[in-house]
Amino acid sequence: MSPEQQLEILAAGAERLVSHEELLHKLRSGRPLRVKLGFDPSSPDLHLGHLVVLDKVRAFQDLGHTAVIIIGDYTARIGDPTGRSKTRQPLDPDQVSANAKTYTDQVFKVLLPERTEIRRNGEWFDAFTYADVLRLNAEMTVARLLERDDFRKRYAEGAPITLTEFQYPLMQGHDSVMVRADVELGGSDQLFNNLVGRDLQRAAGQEPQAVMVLPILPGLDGIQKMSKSLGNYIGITESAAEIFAKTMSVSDDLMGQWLRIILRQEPDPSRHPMDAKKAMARALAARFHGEPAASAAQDAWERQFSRRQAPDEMPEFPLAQDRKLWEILRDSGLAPSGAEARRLVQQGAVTLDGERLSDENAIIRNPGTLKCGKRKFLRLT
RNA sequence: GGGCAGGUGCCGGAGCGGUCAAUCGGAGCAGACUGUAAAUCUGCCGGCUUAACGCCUACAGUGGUUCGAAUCCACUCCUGCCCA
Repeated sequence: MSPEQQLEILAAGAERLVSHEELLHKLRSGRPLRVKLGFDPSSPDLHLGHLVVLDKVRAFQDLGHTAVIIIGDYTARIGDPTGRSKTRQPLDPDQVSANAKTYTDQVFKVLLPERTEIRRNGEWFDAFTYADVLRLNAEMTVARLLERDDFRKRYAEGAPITLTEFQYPLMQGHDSVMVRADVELGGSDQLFNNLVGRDLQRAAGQEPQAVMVLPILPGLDGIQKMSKSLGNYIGITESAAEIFAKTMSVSDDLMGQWLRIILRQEPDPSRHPMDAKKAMARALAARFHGEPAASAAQDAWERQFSRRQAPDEMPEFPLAQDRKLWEILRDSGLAPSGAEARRLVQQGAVTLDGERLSDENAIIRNPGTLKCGKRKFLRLT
C-alpha cells in the first residue's frame, strides 16, 4: 500500500496529528515504524476508553508497523502527589508487575503479539542518577510547562502543583528517546506530554516522533472521561450482558459521541434512538464475546427491562431462621450497610416475587425472587 | 526566613461555643414518569443496633479551656498568596 494510502487510513478519526507531512515522510521510508503507547499500571483493567487508541495502534500493526507498549512501572512505584489525585498511591513492585501482567493479557485482545514490544520504563529509570535528572530538566522551561492547560489552570487557581508533576512530561518524553519512537499515540489530554517527547528526541539527535492524539471517550456519566477510578467505565473483560446493559443506560447524546469515537459511525437521525443504542450495545458486546453471546445478552436485557421479568441467573442466598429482611439485604451484598438496607425498603425499592415489601424487620421464611432497585436480584433458597 | 489567608462529609462550599451527623449545590441511591435515555417531580444520602430522636465515629493532628467545641487557646502538619 502506498504511503499516501496508509496515511489516510491512519489519520482517520485522529483529533490531531503532528504532523501529516512528518508521518508521511516516515511512512515513505518503507521500514516498519515504531509506534509508542504508554500506560500507567496503577489500574490495569482496560475499558472502552483505551480501545479508541488501541484500535489505532492495531491499525498501524495491520500495515506492518511495530507497537511499542511502555509500562510506566517506575512512575507507578513513585506515586503521584498531585493535589487533585491523592488517590494515586505508590504501588509496590509486586502489584506493579501483577498489574502489568493483567494489562498485557488484555491488550492482546486488540493487538497482535508478534508485532508488539513491551517495555517497562524502569529499565532505564532505575539506573537514573540525580545528574541525569538535572540534564533532563535542563531541556525544559517553566514557561513551557505552564502552557499545558491543566497546569495553567491550576496555577491560576492557586492550586498546588508539585515539581514531581512537572517531571512526568519529561519522563514520558525520555521514554520516547529510549525506545526511538517514530510515532506516539495517546488521548488528546496527552498532547502536551507527547510533544515534549519530540523536543527531547531532537535534543538527543533523533528524528522527532510524530504525535497523534485521539478523542477522549466520555464515561457513562457523559461528563468526565471514562476512567476506572471514577467508576464510569465499561471494562473489556466484562460479560456480554454487562456490556450490553451498561451501554443501554447511556444517554442518547452520549450514544452519538460513542458511535463517532469508538465505532466511527455517524448517528442516523431517522432511526429510533433506542434501536440505534441496541445496535451499538450489541456491536460492543459482540466485539469481545462474539455475536451469539451478544445476541443472548440482548435477549436477556429485553426480558429483564422491556418485559420486566427476572433474569435467568442471579445470585442465590440461603434462608436461615429468623432472618429479617434488612439483614438479608445487607448480608447478601444487595445493600452496603444495614442503614442503607432499611432505607431501600422504606423507599419501596424491594419486592419479593413482585410484591412490594414495606417492613424492613419482616422475617422472611419462604424462598422466592427478591428484587432490590431496578437491577439487583437475589434468589432466596 | 518574615507577613497574610486557608485546611469541614464523595466533590464544591456554609457554619464560627450548645438546638451540628453539620445549611446549600453537584454527584450518588430509591420511587413516579419513560425507551433502564434525557428532562421533570418526590424521598434518601456516616455507621451500629433492642429503631430509641439511643449509641459510636466524624469537621487536618495533638493537647488544653469549658458543664459543653467543627466553632475559643497552644503547638504541630499541610496548602495558597505576598516579601526575602
